[in-house]
Amino acid sequence: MSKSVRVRFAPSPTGYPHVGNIRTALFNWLFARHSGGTFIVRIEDTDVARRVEGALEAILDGLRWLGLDWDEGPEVGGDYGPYFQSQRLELYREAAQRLVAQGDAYYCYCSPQRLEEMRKEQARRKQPPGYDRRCRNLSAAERAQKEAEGITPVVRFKTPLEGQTKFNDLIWGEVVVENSTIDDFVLLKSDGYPTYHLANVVDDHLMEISHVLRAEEWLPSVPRHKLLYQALGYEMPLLAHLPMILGPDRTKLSKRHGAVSITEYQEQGYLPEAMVNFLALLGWSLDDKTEIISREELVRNFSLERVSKTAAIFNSEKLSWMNGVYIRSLSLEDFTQRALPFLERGLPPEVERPLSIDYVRRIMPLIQERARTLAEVPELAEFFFTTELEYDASLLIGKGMTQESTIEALKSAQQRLSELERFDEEPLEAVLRSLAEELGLKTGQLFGVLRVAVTGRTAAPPLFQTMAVLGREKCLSRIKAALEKLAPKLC
RNA sequence: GGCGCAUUCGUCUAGUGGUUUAGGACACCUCCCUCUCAAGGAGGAGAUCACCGGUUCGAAUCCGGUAUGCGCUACCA
Repeated sequence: MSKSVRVRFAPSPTGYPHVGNIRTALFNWLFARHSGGTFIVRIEDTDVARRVEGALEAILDGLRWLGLDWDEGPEVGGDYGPYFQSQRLELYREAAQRLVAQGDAYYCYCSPQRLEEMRKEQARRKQPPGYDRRCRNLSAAERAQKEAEGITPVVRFKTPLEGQTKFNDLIWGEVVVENSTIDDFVLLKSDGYPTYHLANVVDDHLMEISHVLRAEEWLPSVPRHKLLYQALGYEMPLLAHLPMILGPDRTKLSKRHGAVSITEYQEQGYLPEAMVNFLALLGWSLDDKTEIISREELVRNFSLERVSKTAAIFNSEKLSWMNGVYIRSLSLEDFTQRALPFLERGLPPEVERPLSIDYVRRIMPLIQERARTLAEVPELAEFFFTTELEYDASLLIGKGMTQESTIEALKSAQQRLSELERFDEEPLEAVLRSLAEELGLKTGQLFGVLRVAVTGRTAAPPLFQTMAVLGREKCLSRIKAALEKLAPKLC
């Protein structure tokens, strides 16, 4: 009978929610939900100096936005709390003291300055960096002397000098490391906070974590953890290291590559469901063809066996395509509701607020199939809202047309449109098609002229639908404005 | 420098000894649809599976070496 699955996402509030970290959270969440296990969020706030204000909220908001709900952790509590490492200091201290008492760890009094000089020296002599173990075998008298000097020590792990440490990773297989390449790493800092290594091992044990799913960059530190588990007499959880996410230049994805925080994607109008789909496919695949896959299918099919080992480059063009697919699949009302805040925020300030929801509802069908992100919606729809259109008059003159023929076309269109009974799509199309024929113009020529006059651009939603939404009054005044733009050129 | 890991179209990937003239997707190109754009449809181009050697009747798939890349090497996570 296998233990129940308990996995954790353990972010450090030292920065904003990086998509790489969020992908790790997603995989943990998917794994938990797939196996009916427990998804835990634990805050690793042991680095007091690097703590960033607001980072914690941003991380939790990111998880919530993507729908990655946690069963234990901040705000929800749980039986294994507290879930902030800063509130578990006593636990780490006890563990560290026990290790010292057992002879598996020792106090180190070396100053940061000395350590830095030591590292410089090692670098100069091209030797592998690492603590030189000066304090490993201090006598009781020597220790008393240092204490008397008022030095607060750190606790270091007494790494075995010989032998090797082996472990098995669910994704990478067996890895073997010589103990001689591992130095005596710090367990407890002089400020009383634990390092990641200690806190992580103690908490994963106490919280009964069954599987550790985390980024590949942790792979090299597993031997230390294994040694710690052994010294503490704990059973080590199963391990699965996830491939990294890289920028287009193949280095660790960072600020230089553009948006890296999940909150930025939210602001840029990506849909959470698209984001989940895209992130899931970064390092995992269902088969040889599935691209669009729902959250439910993801949960149903997720497995560690299908996680790849190779680092993936974040392809934002593909994300953008995928987001477009999701946008188009939304119901019109859903799309409208999601686009509304972006419109309120993104439309020019002179547009009257609040926006008329009825008017917006009529516009959105024309926008939905053209937007790749919600943030594009205001730009695509702007001409529906503004009173003045700004464009170059030369755009009005279509292919194979002259100023004169353009003016003639505009004038006769003006005439017909004002006489039209119903200003709807079908009658508009009928009247304008026959007008083109009368004028001896190709439909494309006439429609092109009108498109620019009415929208101010050469690329826009279908003309008749657009005109119908704009209404007769606006269309006529815009045609008039177009004529005025062209008229001075005649003189 | 040391240690570890990886290497299939530009990118994400499928592929776990023969069904592969290596499949799909994004991006790109052509054509169709069409009032422009978008979407959609049909095609195309694009990978000597990093390289070298070995095992085998047969290797992208197994083994060894080389190269390249990435990660780690903190009183950071």
